[in-house]
Amino acid sequence: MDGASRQDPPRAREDGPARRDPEGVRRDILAAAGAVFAEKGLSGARIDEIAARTRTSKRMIYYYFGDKEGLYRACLEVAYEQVRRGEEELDLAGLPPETALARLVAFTFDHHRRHPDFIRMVMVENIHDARHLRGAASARSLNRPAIDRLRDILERGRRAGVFRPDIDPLELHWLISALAVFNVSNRATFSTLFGDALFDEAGQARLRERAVEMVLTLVRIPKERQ
Amino acid sequence: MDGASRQDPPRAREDGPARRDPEGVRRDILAAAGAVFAEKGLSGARIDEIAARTRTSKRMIYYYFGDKEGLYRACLEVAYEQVRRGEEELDLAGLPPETALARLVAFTFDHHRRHPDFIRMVMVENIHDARHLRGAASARSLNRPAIDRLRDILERGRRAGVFRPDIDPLELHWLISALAVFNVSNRATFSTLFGDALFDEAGQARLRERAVEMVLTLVRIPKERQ
Amino acid sequence: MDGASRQDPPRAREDGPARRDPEGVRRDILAAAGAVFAEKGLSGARIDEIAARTRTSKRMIYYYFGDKEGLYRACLEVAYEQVRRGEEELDLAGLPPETALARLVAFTFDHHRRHPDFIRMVMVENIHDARHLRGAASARSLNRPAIDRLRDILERGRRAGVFRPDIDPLELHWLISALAVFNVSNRATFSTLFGDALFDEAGQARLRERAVEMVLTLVRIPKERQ
Amino acid sequence: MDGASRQDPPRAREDGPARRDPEGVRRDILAAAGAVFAEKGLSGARIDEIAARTRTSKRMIYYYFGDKEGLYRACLEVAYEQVRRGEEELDLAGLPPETALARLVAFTFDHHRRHPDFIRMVMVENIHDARHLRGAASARSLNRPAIDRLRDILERGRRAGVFRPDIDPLELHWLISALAVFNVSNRATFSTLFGDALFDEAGQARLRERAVEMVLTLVRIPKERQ
DNA sequence: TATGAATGAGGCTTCATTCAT
DNA sequence: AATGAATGAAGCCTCATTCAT
Repeated sequence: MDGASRQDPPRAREDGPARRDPEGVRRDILAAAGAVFAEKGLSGARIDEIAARTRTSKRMIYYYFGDKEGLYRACLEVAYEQVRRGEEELDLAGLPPETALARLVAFTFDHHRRHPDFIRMVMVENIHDARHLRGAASARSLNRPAIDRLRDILERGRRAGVFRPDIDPLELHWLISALAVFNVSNRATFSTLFGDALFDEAGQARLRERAVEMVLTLVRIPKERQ
Repeated sequence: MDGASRQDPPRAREDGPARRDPEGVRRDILAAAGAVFAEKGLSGARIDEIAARTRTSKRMIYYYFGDKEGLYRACLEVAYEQVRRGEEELDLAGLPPETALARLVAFTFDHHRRHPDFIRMVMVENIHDARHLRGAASARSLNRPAIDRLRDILERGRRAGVFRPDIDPLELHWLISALAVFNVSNRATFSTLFGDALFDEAGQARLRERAVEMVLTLVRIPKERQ
Repeated sequence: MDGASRQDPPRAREDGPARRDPEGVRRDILAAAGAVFAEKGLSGARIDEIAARTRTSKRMIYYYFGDKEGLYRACLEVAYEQVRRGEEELDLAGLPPETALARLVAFTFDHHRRHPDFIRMVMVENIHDARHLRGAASARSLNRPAIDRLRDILERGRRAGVFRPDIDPLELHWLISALAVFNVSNRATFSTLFGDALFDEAGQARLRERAVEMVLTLVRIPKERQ
Repeated sequence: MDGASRQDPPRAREDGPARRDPEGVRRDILAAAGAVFAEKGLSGARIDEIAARTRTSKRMIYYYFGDKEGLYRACLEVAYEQVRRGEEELDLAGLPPETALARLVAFTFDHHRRHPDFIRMVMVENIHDARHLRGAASARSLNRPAIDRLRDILERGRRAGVFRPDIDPLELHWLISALAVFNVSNRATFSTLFGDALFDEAGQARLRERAVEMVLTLVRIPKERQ
């Protein structure tokens, strides 16, 4: 009756070490390391601390990832994968261009807010001049679709006669990213210097609307020219 | 009688330590440390490397700044001071509000581009949750004027009937900062993932114009409502 | 009935592990380990590197040899066996004593040149005060014949009235070994300090002739005393 | 009266750490490290063990020598310096060529016996293919005089009509070194395989005489040709 | 005001070896 | 006979910091 369970591969257990489950061990380490790298950066992170947050030992980190930088690279790739995969959830297929774009901007804004650790990893990586991202083969391919999605919306809007034809999807992505990323990456210094009025729920909702409004205004064909 | 000759006034020398010139030594250390902290972050920076880039010795760093974090805090304050002081150069007094705002946005964009090390320090500080900025008394007061300046422009524009009355100067500052900062802070990852088409002179000029255009469009009273 | 087909006889394969061929696996490991120990010494050798040069896995090394030192001991014995067995090729039986001795010296000189890894193993073992060789039962018995051969030549020469009677075969072996071994063991430092003029083919031929000449001159009854 | 002692630099004390005596600390470390490297080789030596044999701490080793290899290189140079400087004691100036050469060979033989650690360092260095010696600028210049001294003796002997003119001083050095070095470097394996009859005082005296005899016989103009 | 020497604590990594199947 | 996964112990080295003058 439970014949299937007899042949199951070893599975991670809630407590105690996940023995003989390489993939589980890998994931366990990546989760711990991702959190620490996001919190402390590459040089600030301590392998000992990462190991302590793990169900396995420090030794296993080296077994699976070679060295600290190898682990960092793996975390970076995982971070991009998770976030980009999360973006795939957004389905804009049937929507009219303006609605689609509005929804995309709002979603991006919220999505980044929900993944502050990803943003931190990106900041850390920028401090390192993207040296590690450069080698990550997957990263580039993972990010292309973001541009393609925008290009598609712009094209549909152009054909519908509602969007300007001179908007570069890459530029638009830069713009949307700037708003969505800065909101998270610089929250600490910004609120320290200027108070945190913009960062409660109401403030964030307002900023998100501003972002949507700005992007749409930029892209739309001005009324007076119609 | 010969007091002057016995104790020469501090003199800057081409090479060798600037003896008997405490303020010069301080500045020397701060310049070296600022560069290293911006390049490597707080935990990535090495006191030895900083000392090596100095005309004095490692021991002097501790003599003047107590410890690594003290030095970092001093660098952070210096960075904010320099950049904010640089912004004072911009004189918008006699300009009509729209021109003033356009010039402010363009200037901010360029100003941040010209000070990548400042942006890096800000990123580093954000990784540390602005823990050190919080203690810096000067930082808060240094940054207020940025908001005041915006408030003034918005007010003048409102009175002139060209600007919407519902724009919060803080929000606007957030917006302008997002564009100007992201452009520098995320350049490495962005160009790694999407190419560097946006980062040559032409690309940057385009982005700057987009930024100006967007901010003005947002702030202006829409034509159709006039 | 089909026992043979169910369990194939061991077959050497070009690539992949030599399955079901214990002796082949042993030899494979010994070859790899011998090379690494000769190159890096006992403590310098890495089990991982040895395993990597093997067609089997690291685990098998422990399976067959217990531990690193066990493997090293086995390599040491193999090295002595191979070299001493190589010396058996030399047939001096029918030769007059002087010719036999001359040929023996020249052969020994060349033989050691052709087996630098053996010399390295001997050096390594000397660094370890011959601790491992002491336990190797075979080693002692393997080396006796070298002395016996010399004793025989000396005896024949003495009876023929051409060799001095006061030459100890052990001393003579020491002498021949010194020249043949030093030539290989100290080549690196010697040529670094004094150039490598002695180590090209012509130089080596000269040294070999000198060695032969010296040994014969030493052993022969001086002309003036005849 | 003891005014001189007031200005003396800090001096090493028998017990307790030699504080504030950089040169003393350096020497202390070099002595300990030299012994350990000679005993265990480069990879076999443990920094911890070296530090334990020191009056200072492990940390100081890195302070003065950078890393393990830096320390090893320093030890290697010191070893060559000490041994070559010891050879300068030998004064052959006024002696007739044959006596000079005989004394040189005998001295070299004994000198090497008295410095087994130097020989071990040389063996260790040969295992490493003289990689570290190659960089040591001093080593080459330190060793030249050995050849010069031989050349001088040979020249004097030639002019006196007692030495053959076709002996290369470099070859002769090789020859003398082979005997003197092998006697020490391979003592462990040789005596393990063939007993230690050659290594007691009487045996060593005999070997030394053989060495002298051989070298002189080689170099001298044969009686029958005179 | 200045400094060369010194250092404890802790960081990253490697190593031979064993476990469990 | 064979193996992939796992590991404790220990190795080398770096770091911010202080000592003693």
